[in-house]
Amino acid sequence: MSKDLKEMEVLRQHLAKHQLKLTRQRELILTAFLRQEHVTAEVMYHQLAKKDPHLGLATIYRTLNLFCEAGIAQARHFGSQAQYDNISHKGHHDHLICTGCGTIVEFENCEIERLQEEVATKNGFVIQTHRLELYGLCSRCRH
Amino acid sequence: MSKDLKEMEVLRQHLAKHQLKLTRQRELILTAFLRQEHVTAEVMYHQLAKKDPHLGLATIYRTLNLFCEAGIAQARHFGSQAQYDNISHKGHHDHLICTGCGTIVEFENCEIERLQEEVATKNGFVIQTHRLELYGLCSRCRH
DNA sequence: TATCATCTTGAGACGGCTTATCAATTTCAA
DNA sequence: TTGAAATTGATAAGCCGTCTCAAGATGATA
Ligand SMILES: [Mn+2]
Ligand SMILES: [Mn+2]
Ligand SMILES: [Zn+2]
Ligand SMILES: [Zn+2]
Repeated sequence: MSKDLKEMEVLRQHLAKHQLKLTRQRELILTAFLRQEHVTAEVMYHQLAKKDPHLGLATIYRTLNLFCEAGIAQARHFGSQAQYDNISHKGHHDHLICTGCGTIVEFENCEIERLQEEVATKNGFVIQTHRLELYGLCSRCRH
Repeated sequence: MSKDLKEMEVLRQHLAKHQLKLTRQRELILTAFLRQEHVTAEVMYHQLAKKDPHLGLATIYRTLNLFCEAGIAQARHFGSQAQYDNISHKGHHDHLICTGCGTIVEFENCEIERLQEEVATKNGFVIQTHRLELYGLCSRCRH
């Protein structure tokens, strides 16, 4: 998969720039991470237990945070657990969350993004990041 | 202050409807809460320690959550601690947060709100609440 | 106004999530 | 190959918010 190789290269560059090392665990976690849209550290922990039963939860957290710094992942705090989004494949996006069943729908809306910039400019701000989450009931849960 | 009285009335109605009681603590916390745009439970705890050194932190949390149910406050989760916004005076609003100095600017943008509804409808959702936070640098912090 | 079922409070225990600690291990530049 | 530096895994610690429960307050009722 050439995409995985691309991300691996991004990681490699980030590691080199910060005197960090490429470890077996980091490779393993990256590969698994790139297969999903968004995960929690806990979920990855259980997924990866099959491939490496000794991989520690702390390492998962550390590595996902590293991915955020490298620009491969983006952390969000839904409810109680942090969700790590794969932004390298899909780019920036926001979320609709069903409060009934927990379903998460990703969306992108350029017009909203543009208006956000407008609001920021009007207030003298330059936006670095933003978070937009819409909570509600999906069609199935409205019955 | 007629405004405080108005909110007190909203609270009174909510309490009546749910078989809850109006206590000295709830009055005290409401009065203090209405003087600010947004606070954390911990901050209120310290502010109110002067007026009532025995007021418990759990009571502050319980009461702020009660205000949310009554429609007087709105909770958000900035960073690690929950912020409780006074929405009774200002109505619904979103936030611009300076990552440099921590300044919070409140704003309202009907067009964005409308587009949010549009996105939700397109995906079969009915929105209950939403959260929009723009993080960036204010003009002062850009130097 | 007195009664008393019900609600509320305060103090601290508890729990979930994430980070810190640290000795043992691994990486990688030299 | 060597060794300084980074990383790991196990687990302790920390933080925030809720839960627990006995003591106290409230307010509908008589
Ligand atoms: Mn967005
Ligand atoms: Mn809004
Ligand atoms: Zn649903
Ligand atoms: Zn600033």
